[in-house]
Amino acid sequence: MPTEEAQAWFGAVYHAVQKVPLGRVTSYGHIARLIGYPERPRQVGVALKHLPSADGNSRMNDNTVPWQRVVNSKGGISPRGPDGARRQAEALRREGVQVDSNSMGELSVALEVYGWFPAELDDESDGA
DNA sequence: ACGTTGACGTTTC
DNA sequence: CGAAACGCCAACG
Repeated sequence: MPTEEAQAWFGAVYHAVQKVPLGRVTSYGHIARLIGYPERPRQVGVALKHLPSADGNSRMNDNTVPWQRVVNSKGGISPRGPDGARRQAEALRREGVQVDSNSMGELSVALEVYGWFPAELDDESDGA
C-alpha cells in the first residue's frame, strides 16, 4: 500500500494526462511541470507504469487515462518491454497520430507535425 | 532494512 | 552535436 503522498502524486499524474486532447501528445517532463514538480519526470513514468487495469474498479485506469499520448522529450516511445512500445505506437496511430520508425526499430512521434501539448510550456522555438 | 532498477530530463564534458 | 553523470523516488529483489 503506497503512502498517501504517493497516492496523491499518482492521482495528479493521471489527472494531468487526461487533459491531453485526442490527436496530441505530451512528454513526461510536461506532465511533471504541469503538476508542479518539474524535477520528477521519472516518477511520471512510474505512475503510468502502475496505471490500474480497466477491469478494476479504479476510476483511473488504462481505459480512462490516455497513457499512450505520453512520450519522452525526444518524441520517442521509450522501450519498456518487447511489445510495450509497439502497442503504444499502435494506439497513437489509431488516434491519427503519425508515428515513424527508423531502421533500428525505434518508434517516434512526428513532433514537427503535431508539436507538444501544451505548447505554451515550450520556451524554445526550433523546428516550426 | 538495504541496494538496485527504471514509461525521464537537464547539465556537463 | 554525442556521450556520460547526476538527480529524482516508488517498486522490487
